[in-house]
Amino acid sequence: MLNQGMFEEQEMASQMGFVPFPQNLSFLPPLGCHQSLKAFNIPPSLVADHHLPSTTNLTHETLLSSANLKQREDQDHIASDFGGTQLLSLQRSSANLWAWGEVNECLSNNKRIVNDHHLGVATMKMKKMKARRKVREPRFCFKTMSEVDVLDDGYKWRKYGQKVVKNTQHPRSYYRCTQDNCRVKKRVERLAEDPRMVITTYEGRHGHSPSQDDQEDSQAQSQLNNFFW
DNA sequence: CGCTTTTGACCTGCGC
DNA sequence: GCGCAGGTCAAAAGCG
Repeated sequence: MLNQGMFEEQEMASQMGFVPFPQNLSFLPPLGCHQSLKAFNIPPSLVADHHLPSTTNLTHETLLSSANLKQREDQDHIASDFGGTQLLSLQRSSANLWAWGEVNECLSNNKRIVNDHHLGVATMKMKKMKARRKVREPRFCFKTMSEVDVLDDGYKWRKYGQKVVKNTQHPRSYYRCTQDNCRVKKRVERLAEDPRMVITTYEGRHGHSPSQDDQEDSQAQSQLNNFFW
């Protein structure tokens, strides 16, 4: 049962564009990413297009989602607790409104009205940031606890860069989908505060199926998903 | 030999 | 305009 304080916090979070993430994560099946997104009515296209990695061998701690995460600063903010409640974030970003539109449409379908008059602290903070001139591809970010940096998501990736990010011990790796004419990129880094956590950010949409080699795994994954969904 | 990874240089955006 | 930080490029090295 929610007490009055928690209710108000969650209501405010909702107005800010957040969807409360359950405190008790034990309900999450092994394939936590997919089921959690489904539970919170994230557009299926966002899930399917990015073909989220199997978390079968991972301890799934928290899940983050955003249509467009601009900087680690944003991610850190989103990763933070809100009134003790882990949040699944659907924050608005001025840098890519059409991406937000897709998410917002989903929310409105659930009678969640995200109103500019009800912008919370996080959004106000983001309003301070100048909109980037360059329109970015839609982004999708999530966090998993894993010993391996690169999670198997069914697609084939080629590493094209690595960068040491300020105030972090672990470098950030940049990957591109190896498929011709596919411009999807992936960023992988470890959380500075908790190196056990891996933050994976996808940018763009795959216009093709996962690589042939992983088809069987994907099918097995799909069957499991159907079981839970 | 072809593909992938590494890594320093370069480019770009942003704040001051 | 300058400096900083993030993102990308591309040559060289590594690997199967």
